[in-house]
Amino acid sequence: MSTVTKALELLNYFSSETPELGLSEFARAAARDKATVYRHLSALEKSGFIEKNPRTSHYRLGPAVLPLSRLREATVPRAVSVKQPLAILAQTTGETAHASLLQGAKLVTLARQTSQAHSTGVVVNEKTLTLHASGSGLAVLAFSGDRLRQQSYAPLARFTEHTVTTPQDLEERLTNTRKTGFGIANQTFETGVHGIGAPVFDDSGTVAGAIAVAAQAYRINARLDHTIKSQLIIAARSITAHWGGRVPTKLDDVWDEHSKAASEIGANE
Amino acid sequence: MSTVTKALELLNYFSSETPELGLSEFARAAARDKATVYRHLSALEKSGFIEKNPRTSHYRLGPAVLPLSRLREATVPRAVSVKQPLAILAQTTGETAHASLLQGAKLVTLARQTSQAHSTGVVVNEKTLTLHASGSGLAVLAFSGDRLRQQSYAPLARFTEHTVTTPQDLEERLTNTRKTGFGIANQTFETGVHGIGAPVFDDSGTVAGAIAVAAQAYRINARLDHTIKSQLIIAARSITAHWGGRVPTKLDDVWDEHSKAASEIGANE
DNA sequence: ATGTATTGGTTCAATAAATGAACCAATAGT
DNA sequence: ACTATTGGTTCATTTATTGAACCAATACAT
Repeated sequence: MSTVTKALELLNYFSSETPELGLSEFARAAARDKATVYRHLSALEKSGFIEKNPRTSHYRLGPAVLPLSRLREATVPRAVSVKQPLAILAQTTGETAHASLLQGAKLVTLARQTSQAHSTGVVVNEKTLTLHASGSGLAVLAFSGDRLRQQSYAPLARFTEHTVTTPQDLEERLTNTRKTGFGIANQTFETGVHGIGAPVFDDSGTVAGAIAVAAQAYRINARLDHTIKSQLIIAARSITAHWGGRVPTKLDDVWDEHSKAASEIGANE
Repeated sequence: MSTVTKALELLNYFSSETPELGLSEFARAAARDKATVYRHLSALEKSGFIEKNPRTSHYRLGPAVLPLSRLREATVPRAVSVKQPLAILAQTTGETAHASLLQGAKLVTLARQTSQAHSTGVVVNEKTLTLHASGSGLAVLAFSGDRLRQQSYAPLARFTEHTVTTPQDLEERLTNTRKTGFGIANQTFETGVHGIGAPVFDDSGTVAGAIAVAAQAYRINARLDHTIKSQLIIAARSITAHWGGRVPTKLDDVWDEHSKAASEIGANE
């Protein structure tokens, strides 16, 4: 591993739960020598990626990331083209909509939209989503290469009694995801929360992220399930188009099937 | 210079004008060996800070900066607390308001707010502001330490016939800035554009950035000048407070003087 | 109060990683 | 058909990185 990679890896230890870390904490978390970590942190600080809290002399993220983020969005708009579809998604389903970006083997939050429809909404926190226990994660895994899938096998952490923890089970869910076109996480990450995710593609020709709707499990019924899925298809297609990607033909067909089924239901009513 | 710093420095070669760069371009720009640059770029790519455009195989900023930026704002809110004061600034003055962040020896754009009042607004582009030729830059320089000031002496680039290009001239302007509490850039960066800037402080006890109003030079008169300065004081004080900083006592007094003078003018009308 | 553990930060010889000239193969330009 | 430039790779040489031991300063017990 290069020095640069090791240094940049330190940034991953920041989270909304622990936005600041001391030198020793870093050294322990990264399991590296204190002197090494110190030099890395100093280098990152010099470049403005981190800064020291003047009161505690602990380290926190620095201002340099802000202009980079602006420039990234100017170069490759992602957040901006997600905003509207996400708002519509939240509004039409009355639930919480969420968009995430695949980054290495992690799924990070890009945007989020809560609905006003229910007083007891689902709160998606800022943490990275797990690949095996979230609707978005399943959607991404199902349509990504073998490399990512094998990486995610390693530690299938259990969160609830419904969490998938064996590679066999996971593989089964992924097969199902490919068949239905949606990643279903029925209380697999948090009890009482039902998530449905759909993959989004970009110009690299691979999965770039996912969008999902998280609802209180007890609210899910055939009708809401259909609404969510229909709206997810619309949103996923729109975002994929804006990101310069193409929905794989097979998935496209699967989603078309769903739309047909939906219209039949509509006819029956 | 550490390897990490050298690698991260490469990110500075991205701009809204050149959002993508090839390997050779990078090597030339950074005046370093191609192999070295390649390894640095690869390391940055591995961490998601840059990615390759799949079509051109050129490099561009990667998705990793987005979650970092979100987390930075969650940890140390800057953009969010600037938004409202900037909107008010743009609205009350009818001109373009701009907030920037001091980063090393650079002044980077944090936010911007154009006004609808005039059809011919001033467009502030995304480039970093120069310290010696912008209102924000003068405001920052005047209230920052000697180290920064000496760094900025080196190349006083000329942009217009009014640009300050000698250290003596610059020092004079800075003295004036300290006396009035505002950095004035009357067509020193772009002909026809008059900029007035005020410094903003944070919890480190030093200048953290600046806000400025840029107007078409011909529109500037005593009245507008007063309006802009009065509103800048309000905005700068508010933002400084939100950023956990304190306006230096001397500057505070100078700004108070201006407010008194303003109320006298009001009394005369 | 006094001793102890932990903190952020530094030093320096040993070592592992970064470096760059030369070298590809592939495309673009003439 | 030739030349120049591109992105990328190799490997001996060099140079920066590493980590155990070491500070001084603060925090925490007894």
